[in-house]
Amino acid sequence: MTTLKDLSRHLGLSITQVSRALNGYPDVSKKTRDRVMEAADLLNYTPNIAARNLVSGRSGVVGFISRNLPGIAQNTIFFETVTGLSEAFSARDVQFVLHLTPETDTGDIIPVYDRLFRGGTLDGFVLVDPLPEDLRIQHLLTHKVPFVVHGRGEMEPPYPYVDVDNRGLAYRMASHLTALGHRRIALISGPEPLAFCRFRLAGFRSALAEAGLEENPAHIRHGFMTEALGLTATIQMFGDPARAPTAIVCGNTLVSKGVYQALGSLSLRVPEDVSVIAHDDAILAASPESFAPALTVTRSPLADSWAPLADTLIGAINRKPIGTLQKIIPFDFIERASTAPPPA
Amino acid sequence: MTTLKDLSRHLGLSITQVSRALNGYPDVSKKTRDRVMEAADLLNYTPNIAARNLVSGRSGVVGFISRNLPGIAQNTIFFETVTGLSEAFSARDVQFVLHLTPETDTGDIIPVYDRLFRGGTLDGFVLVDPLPEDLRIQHLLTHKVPFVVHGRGEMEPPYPYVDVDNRGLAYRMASHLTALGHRRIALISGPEPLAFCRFRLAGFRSALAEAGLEENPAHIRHGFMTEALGLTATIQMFGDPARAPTAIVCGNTLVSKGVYQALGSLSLRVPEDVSVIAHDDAILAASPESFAPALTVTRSPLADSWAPLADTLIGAINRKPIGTLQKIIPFDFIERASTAPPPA
DNA sequence: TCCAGTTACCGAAACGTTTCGGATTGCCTC
DNA sequence: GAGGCAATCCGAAACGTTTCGGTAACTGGA
Repeated sequence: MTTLKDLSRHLGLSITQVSRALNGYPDVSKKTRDRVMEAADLLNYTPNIAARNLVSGRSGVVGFISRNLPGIAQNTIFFETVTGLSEAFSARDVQFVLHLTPETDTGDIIPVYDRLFRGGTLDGFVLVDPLPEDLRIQHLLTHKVPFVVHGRGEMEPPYPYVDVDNRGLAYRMASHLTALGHRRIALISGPEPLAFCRFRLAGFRSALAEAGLEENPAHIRHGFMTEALGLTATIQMFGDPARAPTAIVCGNTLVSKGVYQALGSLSLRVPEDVSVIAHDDAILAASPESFAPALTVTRSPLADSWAPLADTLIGAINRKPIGTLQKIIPFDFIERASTAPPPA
Repeated sequence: MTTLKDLSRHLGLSITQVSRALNGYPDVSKKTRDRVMEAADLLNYTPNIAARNLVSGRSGVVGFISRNLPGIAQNTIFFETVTGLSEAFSARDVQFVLHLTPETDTGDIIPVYDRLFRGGTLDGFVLVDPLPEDLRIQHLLTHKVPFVVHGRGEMEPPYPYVDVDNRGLAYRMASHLTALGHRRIALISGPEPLAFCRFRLAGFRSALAEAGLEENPAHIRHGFMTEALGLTATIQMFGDPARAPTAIVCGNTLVSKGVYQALGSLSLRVPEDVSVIAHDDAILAASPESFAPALTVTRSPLADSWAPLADTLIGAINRKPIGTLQKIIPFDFIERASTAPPPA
């Protein structure tokens, strides 16, 4: 391994000047800089990361901590997140480590963050699926450990995050339906305690309120956003046809796939009898164009989050002001064939 | 952060002695050691990893490099590998980074290994899916970069590996069938160029040869081991019933699922008309007990590889002799209801 | 001629650990 | 009481980088 010392000897310069030349400081002449660059190339110089880390107090490694739950390898969104972040950090010359604790380890997960941050093993963390009152977040915040959250635990959180406008997209979907004249609109969303579901519910409600509509609790369903949820929720809502919704807002396209199935089995047509609309995060196998009729959606690819998440965490590690570390990913509204005015 | 210097001041000892006490060297008295431990605990001491890395010349980080191919997040085996290795290395206090280069990056992947090893970013690598003549392996070998391979490119490779006995398990499956009296035995295996397929083919062949059987090229099929492969290969083999096999060896349980489907549609019974046997790596959704009739298998869970892989790579990094760095995972033979003597 | 300002450079300290080589003490043996 | 040995301990160097606080040479203006 060639070191700065080797280079400086070879060039007849001080170590200081070689270092400064390589790092682009202004007080080194063009001629010297060129000579240094050339020699570095010739001698195949690569800076020693450990030495750099020692003086900078950083490790250049960030982490994603999770418990290794059974079936984790089947969780597409989790894996999509891991691969997306891996690529984003790799491109930024930051090492991204996936730290999985055994599923049998029932202990608290917070000490894991501590252990890995202390001693400088890891510089910061990416968190996902925040809860409204998240202990991990509170702990990291009070200990001034850099982190970024995918999503938000509250509307205006005091920490770095990258999130989609969940409130806005739910509002957009619901108000599209109210504008078409629907007055009985259902919502099939994700697990109730998760913060993003609360935001979506709030957006949904405000669209209803603006249209002067009453909210029907039987038309609001929460659960894991699978095909099965869409199917069973729909069947149940249409148990009493007189009170059934004329439009359904779905948390993702997988849910709407179940909804289509249920409506098909009830001999109800989309959109003549029931309008269906969903949010499309462009992750799941169920692509909205493949639906018949094609699905009207708000669209915001999850994959758009990885690069901002990496940039934000790097910013947090460099103690950039919080104002620059909060980002909302925009969404599109794409009207296709699954929404229409309600039946007369 | 408390450092060794803080501790030594606090205890009235030299830095040397504190370090040696903490690291369990013999030339420190029991009394001193206890005092040091206690103080370390009290002052919440954590060794600075960067400093340790600088003197040891190691980074404590290992890597897994792959291209971010489209659909990678749907590749269950890949993800199972990543999560398995993450947990295994986490448990050993080694950071495991998944380094994904963009799919658009068409360049050679070998420089990525170089870049990450040089300068000490990464200490070593895990490789999977070796080819018989693998350029990555040859390159790492000549540059003395520590690595471990999941699988083998050749029968007795000069590098560290963890592998299942592919030759042996194929031999076991085929000889089970010859012992039952089968004389027309088919093999539906994985992609031809991959080394493990060649080993399996060799094992299959030697069982046939021992039984004095001729090999029928039409009864040997290679391809991606999916349900579809099993289905189409079976349908084709039974195109001419007179020359059709009486038993089928499947590369994994997913393939045998396709085989069952094909046989069902041809109104052939398992095992009365055709015996089916497979290798079960305990990864895929298709569990052999769920088959009707239950599937006879050789079994060797992929998940048994993660811990040995981690140990082997750590051994390679510590320059342990090669003899201790080559491990073959055993397999079980489990006879269930899908194999029987051929029809009379 | 002197001074101020700019440009280009350098020595030495610092980061926190490990480890080499040696020093000190006490005890036992002859 | 000299010599040897084991048990404890320590100073200082080393790992390779960044960076602070300079210095020296040159320029242009008064």
